[in-house]
Amino acid sequence: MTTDGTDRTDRTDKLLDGRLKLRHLTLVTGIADQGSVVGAAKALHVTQPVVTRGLHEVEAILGVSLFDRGHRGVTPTIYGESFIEHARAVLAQLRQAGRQLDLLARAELGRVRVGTHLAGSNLLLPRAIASLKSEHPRLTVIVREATPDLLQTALLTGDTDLTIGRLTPSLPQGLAQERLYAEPVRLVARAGHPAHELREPTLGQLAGYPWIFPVSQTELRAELEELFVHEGLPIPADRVECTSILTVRQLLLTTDMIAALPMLIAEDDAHLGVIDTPLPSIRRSVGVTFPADRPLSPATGALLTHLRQEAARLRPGLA
Amino acid sequence: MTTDGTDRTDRTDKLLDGRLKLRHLTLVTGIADQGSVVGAAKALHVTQPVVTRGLHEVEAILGVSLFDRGHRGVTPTIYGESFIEHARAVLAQLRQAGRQLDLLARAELGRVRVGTHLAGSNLLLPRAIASLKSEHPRLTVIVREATPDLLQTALLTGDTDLTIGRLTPSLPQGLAQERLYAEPVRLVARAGHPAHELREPTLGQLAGYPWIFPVSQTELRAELEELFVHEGLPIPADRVECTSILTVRQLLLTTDMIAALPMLIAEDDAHLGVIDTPLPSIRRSVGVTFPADRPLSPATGALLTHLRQEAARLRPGLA
DNA sequence: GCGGCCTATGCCCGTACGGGCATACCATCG
DNA sequence: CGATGGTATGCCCGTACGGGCATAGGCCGC
Repeated sequence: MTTDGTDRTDRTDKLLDGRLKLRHLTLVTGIADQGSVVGAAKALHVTQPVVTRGLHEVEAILGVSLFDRGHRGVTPTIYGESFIEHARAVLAQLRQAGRQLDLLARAELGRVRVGTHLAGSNLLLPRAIASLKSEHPRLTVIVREATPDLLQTALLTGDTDLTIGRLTPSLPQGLAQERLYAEPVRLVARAGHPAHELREPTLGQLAGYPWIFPVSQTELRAELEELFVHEGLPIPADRVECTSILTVRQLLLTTDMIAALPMLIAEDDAHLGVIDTPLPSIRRSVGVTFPADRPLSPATGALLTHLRQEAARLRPGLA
Repeated sequence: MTTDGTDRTDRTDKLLDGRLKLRHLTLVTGIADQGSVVGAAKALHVTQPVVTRGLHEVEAILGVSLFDRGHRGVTPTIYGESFIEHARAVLAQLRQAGRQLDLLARAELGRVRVGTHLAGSNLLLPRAIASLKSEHPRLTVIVREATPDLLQTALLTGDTDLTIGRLTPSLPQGLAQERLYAEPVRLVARAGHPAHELREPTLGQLAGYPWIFPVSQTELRAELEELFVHEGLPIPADRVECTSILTVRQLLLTTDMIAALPMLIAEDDAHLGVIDTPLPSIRRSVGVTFPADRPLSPATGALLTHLRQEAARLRPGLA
């Protein structure tokens, strides 16, 4: 359609040159439905001459007559039959478009892309997704796992609608966050690990074991280091740095390693045990982050609602 | 849609309440194609504010925003994506409607319903159909066989577009006919029939054989009777009255019966022989009959053209 | 910091669009 | 023959539609 209009403007183009109106389509289908001009006029709540004139307009635009006039109403010509069919299809398509928009606006259709890293992905997100899908089955949920910084840029570029995870104190311009709950961080080791025998062991008592540390970009890493520094201890030399939760878990299960994990992940695994060391200084504020300028899409809003609900049900357990 | 508008007029109805124009659809698709308002304005040969305003109108009508405005053009929202898709479909459907009408008008699409009885259906009609279909392959030809009076009423009610056959001198109001050729009627008997031995036998010489007569509604029956009366002969008592050409043929082949048939049918059958009796008084004017008031549909006109051509090529053989 | 490239706003204008009313015309039917 | 039920015509009217011009305003990138 970028060709300038030097080609002969035949009937095909006439349809879209602005003369044909949607009104004409409803007129034609109305006449076809009612079988007469007066009938169509009644059905469309206008007077009969309006319908007659409108019909004449369409026929002039198309260059063919659409109905044969009889004394007992009108009957479609072959052109009429063809055009009526298309007109019906067009109107149906438009109605469909309207319905679709309604569904989208009511979050009964559409998609929400949620990013997650670690916190929240174990219990909160699956529960929220399950309850969301039970309410809006036709809604598509796309979960993307990545490091928090990647997720932030994805939020800014619009590749992701919402992220859930550890809230960072410094938030880039254009993003907003909402706190859902504060989840303590606990030290974890395999069931049967010797550390479980101790009552409120200090970091010093545990420093001799091998450790799993978060990679250095994360907040938790910094806080953990600070904790060691505060106790006057060096960072354990015998350590692994790892982000993959599956790897972390296997390492914990098969070795005597100790790791710091969000409590909801630590407690949920029967093969792991939470060490009795209190870490009151580390509470991960878990929540959602989303673009601040635009309003959320309905689907995103729906997911957010369910995240809030599930977070509220989760909060009592996080004493 | 016959329900009066007491139900809540939600977005679905807004699309068809007259506010949304086709123009809006072209605007939206144009913006989507070009990726920017200025681009769409250029492509549509209008100024940029027009496009901006139009876009705002659609968004107001639909109640959602269709594009996110950026500094580098615009990008569709989820609503935009959905609506653009439907808008494209609608416009494509309209273009398709235009193309279809063009095809119909140029008789490259459509159907012609032709009625036939006996004369013309043996050679003229099949040849005309073959040549018509070779020129317009997508054209549907519907052949209906019935007695002439039924065909006439079918023409008048519009159930048939055209009939080919014996022209009747008395034509009902509203029908017109066109003569294509004059086809002699000949007496026919099986090959090897004793009558073939005679040179220009008179009716009297043949009256002793059994005869096949047309049924009494037909013109040919009347003419045949008149012929016998003119020669002072009674109508043969040993006779069958039959309209089915297949039955007639079998009767002729398996008995010594004599029948009067249009020459083009009689001569075309190797197992039948034309008796040497001249019947100059009976020449069947063969032609087409069609409704007089309305113009013929393009497909009908096309068939008529080919009927004329084939008739012209047939005429030399009818000395 | 300035110019380019977007979109958005405000204002103006002519026309045709969408619709009503009255009436003519034409066929059928009782 | 008139009544009825169709369609077609002519005329009138208000408004909103479709578009142009000028300009404002935000965000790059150089």
